[in-house]
Amino acid sequence: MAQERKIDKVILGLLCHEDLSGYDIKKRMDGAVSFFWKGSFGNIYPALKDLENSALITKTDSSVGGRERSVYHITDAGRDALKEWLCDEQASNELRYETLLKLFFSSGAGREVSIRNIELFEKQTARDLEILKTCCRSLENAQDNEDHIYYYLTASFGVETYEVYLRWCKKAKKILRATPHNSIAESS
Amino acid sequence: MAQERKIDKVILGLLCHEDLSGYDIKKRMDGAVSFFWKGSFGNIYPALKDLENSALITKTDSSVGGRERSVYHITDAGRDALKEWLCDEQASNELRYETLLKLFFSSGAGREVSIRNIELFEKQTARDLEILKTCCRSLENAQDNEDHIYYYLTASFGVETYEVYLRWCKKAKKILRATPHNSIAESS
DNA sequence: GCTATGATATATCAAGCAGATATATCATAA
DNA sequence: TTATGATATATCTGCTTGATATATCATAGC
Repeated sequence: MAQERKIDKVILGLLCHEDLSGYDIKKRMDGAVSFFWKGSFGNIYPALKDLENSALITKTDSSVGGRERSVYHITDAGRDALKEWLCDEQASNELRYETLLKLFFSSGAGREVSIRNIELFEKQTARDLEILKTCCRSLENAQDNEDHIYYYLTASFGVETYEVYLRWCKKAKKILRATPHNSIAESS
Repeated sequence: MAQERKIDKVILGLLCHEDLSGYDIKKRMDGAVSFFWKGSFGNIYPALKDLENSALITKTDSSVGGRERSVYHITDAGRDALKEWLCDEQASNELRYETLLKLFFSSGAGREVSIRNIELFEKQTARDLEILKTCCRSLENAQDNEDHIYYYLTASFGVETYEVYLRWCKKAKKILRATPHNSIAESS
């Protein structure tokens, strides 16, 4: 069966507020949305084509000079499709953390390697946390706008989970350093 | 370019401790690993074929009667490949939370819908948390085994993040209920 | 002893998706 | 004037999921 394509909903959701080109959509997705859902040109452009064929969006040429540019606009049917998805109680929530995958199998490589991997994860998390915190602060004081409440809630989800990640990193490193245990890897 | 296939590492990691069939591997992946990395037959079986061709694993027929069964065993080259991956500092950590995606675009559907979606997420999280907690408790008192320390660390990552998820759910529902704001959706 | 059910076991396909790559235009800064 | 980087659209390969197909075996109930 045809799988539900999430990129369609992201596009409809973004177009709900403003008309955008495929490139604009990519930029938006690289922003605040990216920490819980990523997208690429490889699925954005085909999705735009399909959504246009299904009349959920319309395409307008807004080329300037020799520079091509297509801007997309959501239709009433598109808004309905978005709402239907929002009301659908199914939701797939999935973590794909290679750092944890590595840690799970780390007895073959030893503690120094694990600690190094946790430190790298810690650094990346700390960087991302700062971005999300800035985002969160700017939304906190603008909750008269209905949209901003939702943006704030997703951003605060990120802030709170990332803070826990950092606490876990500290604890994990402490445990790994506590009882030095020689592994096959560390002796090679 | 050939992408790094994560399923290969999962298989090598699991085979590091015991010989397994494709079906066994799926079962293991549905267990404790599944909360941070999922797998399916659709990629496990092709990966087993490729890993065998690359001599990272060997296949042994262990059919009983008319019932086919192939058991795989890791080779020294396979252990090296696993270790190489463990030592590689690159790691892609990705969240794909449809619940957050919906929440981000929820102004079009209204607060009741958002609260319902959060409640569903909350229930699923609470269920998963119980499983992880049980897993964590049994590992806590068995840290003389080197492997168990890594299993414990990944499980405790899950417990701690899921607990934060639940706290966030409570907060989010409270905010959404605090300032009742009529949306286009609630009036339809 | 028979039968239904569910677990075991292997495999394939369509569709979704990421990452890399290609091509071309335009603004700008050196 | 020229190089760089942002804008813009598009395609391809390979990885991944979810569904589906097929067949065997253990067991539990009748």
